Amino acid sequence: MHTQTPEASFFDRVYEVVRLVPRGRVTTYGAIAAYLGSGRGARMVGWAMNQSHACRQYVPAHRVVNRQGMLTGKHHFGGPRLMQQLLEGEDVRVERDQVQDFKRLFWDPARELPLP
DNA sequence: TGATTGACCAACT
DNA sequence: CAGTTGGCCAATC
Repeated sequence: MHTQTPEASFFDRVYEVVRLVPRGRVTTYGAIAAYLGSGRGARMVGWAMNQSHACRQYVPAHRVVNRQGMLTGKHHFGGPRLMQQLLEGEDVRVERDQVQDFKRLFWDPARELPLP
């Protein structure tokens, strides 16, 4: 574990951070981008999640939402309902594609993790 | 190898 | 206050 080779791509770092999101908590694309480096665009994090299926390990992509706590990526799961069901399975309430109590459940890697 | 795309975000009109 | 635009940067066409 932590076999972070210097050749690790930006995507691999995104996956590693997402894996660290605790069960029942959520984070955002922008927060991950900011944690990895202020220059990286949040869109890249979204694109990384799109390719997350290529990652050998499990990536809880359903715990990543946009800045408003909205399930913008739900369409990229098995079905438009799967992302919400996965979150509700972790006691995260979702209504109209929005995470309820988002501010309270928000997990900021820059605040919860040591500096990279 | 240039142009396009994208599960975003902030600023601007 | 809602809709549009530009920027971020790697991957894909």
